[in-house]
Amino acid sequence: MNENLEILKRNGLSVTEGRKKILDLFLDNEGALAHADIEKYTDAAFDRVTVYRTLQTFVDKGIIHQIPTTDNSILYALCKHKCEAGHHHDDHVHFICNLCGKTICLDDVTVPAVKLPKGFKPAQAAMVVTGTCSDCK
Amino acid sequence: MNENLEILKRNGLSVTEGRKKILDLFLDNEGALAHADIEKYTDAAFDRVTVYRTLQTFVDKGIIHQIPTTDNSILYALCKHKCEAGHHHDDHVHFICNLCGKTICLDDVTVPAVKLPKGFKPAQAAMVVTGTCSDCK
DNA sequence: CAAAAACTTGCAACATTATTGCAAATATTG
DNA sequence: CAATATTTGCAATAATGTTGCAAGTTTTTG
Repeated sequence: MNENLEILKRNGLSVTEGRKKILDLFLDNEGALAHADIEKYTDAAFDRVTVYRTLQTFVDKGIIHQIPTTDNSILYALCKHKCEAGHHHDDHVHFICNLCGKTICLDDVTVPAVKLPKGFKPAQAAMVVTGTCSDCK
Repeated sequence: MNENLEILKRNGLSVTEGRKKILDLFLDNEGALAHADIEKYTDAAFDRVTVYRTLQTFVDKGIIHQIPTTDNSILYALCKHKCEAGHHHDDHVHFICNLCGKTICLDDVTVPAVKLPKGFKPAQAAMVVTGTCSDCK
């Protein structure tokens, strides 16, 4: 069984062309993708609205997660460690390369715990590191 | 001398109503502000375009910094530790409260260094923690 | 302190990005 | 394979961001 198919079924989603195709993009791509990337790669085979809705569905199901950025865009990346809906194990560091522009999930680098001031209770932590990636060094 | 005036002069910026007002918003506000917040608080006294340009100018001068988010918006916050243009000391942790929605700069909590895989060279690191803030606990 | 120079603002137009309702098409269920 | 449920694409609309330019302000300078 194809991996995309398996993921869709596991999450109780209808199997459609669009979902398979978009999921393949993530599976084939080491880095993270923005909405615009997906439209570009799928060559406008699907309506913009479909892409929005598909991404939202995947986030809801925990198939992909969002990566915070400062440039007014959202990056999406596959959750490698089989997340459940609403309960992401999205605790790894994200790396954005200043040279090639790719965003990479460093799945093996865990976001370190920080000591917060009195009264603050952490629920989740995200970390984005910029610099030069191993391909561009 | 008012603090807003002092900041503008120190950065070699013309002193205008808009800049003083927007800077005051940041000075009066513990948390971070989005473009939309500023339009709301200034009660449309200034054109949208002016707000965009003012924020951009402040970022360029290092007066405010951007905070990464996953919701397709940019948050801005004052740089407490007098940043120079293009050289931010923006190495503190940001906290977003799930209850009141505020974003707070934890100026005293430094982003910890992480060990990256071979070949990755870090330049800057950002960290966003979500949870419950000291007011909402 | 007034005129010149430099800079900032607002407007208008435009571009991009995101959201919603609904009918048609597709997928799943039994 | 028909009935049901879900998904898609289209159209319309909204929200967000950008640019050029003339008019208005601020700063500089003599």
